[in-house]
Amino acid sequence: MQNAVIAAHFDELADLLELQGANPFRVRAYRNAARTIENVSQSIADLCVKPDHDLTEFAGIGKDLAGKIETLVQTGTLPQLEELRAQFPPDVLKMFKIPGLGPKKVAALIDQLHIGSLHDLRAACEAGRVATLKGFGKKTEQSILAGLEQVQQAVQRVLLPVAKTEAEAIVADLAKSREIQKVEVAGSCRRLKETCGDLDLLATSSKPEAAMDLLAAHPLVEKVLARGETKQRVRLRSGIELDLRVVPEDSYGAALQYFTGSKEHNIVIRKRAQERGLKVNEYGVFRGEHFVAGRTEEDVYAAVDLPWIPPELRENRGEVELAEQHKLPKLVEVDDIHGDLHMHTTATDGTASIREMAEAAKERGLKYIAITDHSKRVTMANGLDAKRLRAHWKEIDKVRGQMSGIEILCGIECDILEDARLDLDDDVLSEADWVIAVLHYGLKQPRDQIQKRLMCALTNPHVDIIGHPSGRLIGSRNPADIVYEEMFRAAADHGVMMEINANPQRLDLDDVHAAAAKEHGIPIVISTDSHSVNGFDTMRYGVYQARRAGLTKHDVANTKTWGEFKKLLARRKP
DNA sequence: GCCGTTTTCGGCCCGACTGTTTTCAGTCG
Repeated sequence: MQNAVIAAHFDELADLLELQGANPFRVRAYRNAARTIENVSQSIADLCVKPDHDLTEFAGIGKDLAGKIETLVQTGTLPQLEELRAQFPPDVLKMFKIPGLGPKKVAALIDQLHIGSLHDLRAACEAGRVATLKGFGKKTEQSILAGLEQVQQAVQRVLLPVAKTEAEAIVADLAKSREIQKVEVAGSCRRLKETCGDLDLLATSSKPEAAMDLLAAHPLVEKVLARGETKQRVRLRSGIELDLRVVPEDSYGAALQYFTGSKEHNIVIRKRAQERGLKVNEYGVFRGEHFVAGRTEEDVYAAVDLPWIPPELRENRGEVELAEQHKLPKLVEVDDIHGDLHMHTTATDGTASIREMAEAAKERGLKYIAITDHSKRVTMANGLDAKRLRAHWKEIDKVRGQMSGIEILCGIECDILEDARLDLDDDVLSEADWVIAVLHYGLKQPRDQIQKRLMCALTNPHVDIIGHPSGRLIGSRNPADIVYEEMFRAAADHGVMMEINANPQRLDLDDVHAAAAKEHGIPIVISTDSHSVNGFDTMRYGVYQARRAGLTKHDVANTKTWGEFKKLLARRKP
């Protein structure tokens, strides 16, 4: 059972307990535990099998929750959750998805109107029965109807590039206005999270009204959903929702810190403030009524005795402790990258020739690249067999001889077949400068078989790196069931590197697992997996993911100069 | 339900906005 599945069980438990009117702090304990479990890189289920394991070592997991996790892992279910589910109609969790409906209102709908499904809910609203309930009214009824529509066509979380592009376009336009002094993206988009649920903008203005009018009239905005004196929520034409907060100049840093989140990080910061007799909110840091800090984020962190923490790290995964000890990593930057070691050409499913790719890479300042077309298993992409691959490498050699200022490696993206063999024989692989081994097919195989396949690649002396290890496509394809601990241990033992694939749909390894790979001392390579010359521009998304994992320049192998990288390779390929 | 350099009981982050209310509960981020 994967950690995300365990976490989902606790989140559902929390929802249902809330509906039941349970102690809100007890509910919170379940949600905290869910977040903790999600952020652990090792498999909790695997941990449970070990003889001396102690789940209560994790923050927010005590004796009771540890027991529940054990039960869940061993039996696949939780009696407490089963009982709660039986008490409520099956559609109950869907009702929470409707904006404006929380546990209290949903409970009222179930208890007083016997609503059992979204269909019932619609009918009750249309019949005007919902408006008659205490605490409900005509407006609530209308907003539920609107919410029902929205749930049907709900926009899922959007990929970072989409969110970032829209947010930055709006910021650029707002920044032109005289009424607005500062404006910036906050929220998960500023933390460079791989997906964003909504967008948060923060601005300072002497005329908040005017700032909000500007946003409301922006061509990307479809509708104003809510508006107060300092806060406006709008829906963009793309379906993404965006919040704008307008704050006074003196509060800008505090507001930026607050609205950048994450929620979990902010809770830790506020607790820290409390311990120091301070209160932190979006307007500043206060001692009693007295304003202590808030103009810049640095001031806010300094007020709680911390150095400034990069937004990418603000997830309450240990960054506060690192900051406290002045051990925050100096995060890798896009400009640190000197090579790109995963790309395709017209030999398989790319759209540019070897030369075109090499020239485009050189234009972007790269000093070395690896051409890594597909192996034969990927028939759809016209994958290469041994004969074609050797001919392809000859072509690469030719271009290499004609170009200066960039080194070109003869590589291959070799499939790890479903039966745990590599798609090309050792004698071919031994001739390559750079071998990426990847899972493309059979991602749904049971974990033992997945593990067997990975081990086959990791123990092969010619394999340099595992590419997009989990095989996931964000929002559309689930990751393979990998035992990361075992994979990393084997990679470290055999000197195999790990890829962060920079394709925004992949970002694989993800942040949590890339951090774990770093712990094992495994060199990480950030690669674009370009299929065209424009593909190189996605490198930054891979770097963002690496930053979220806390990786420095020294953790990322393709920040090395060609000379240094060559030495690293020579150690494996004498 | 968790947690502890004031601790094993009594806390647990904080404020804006909406709609339904006449002073506030519920929801949301």
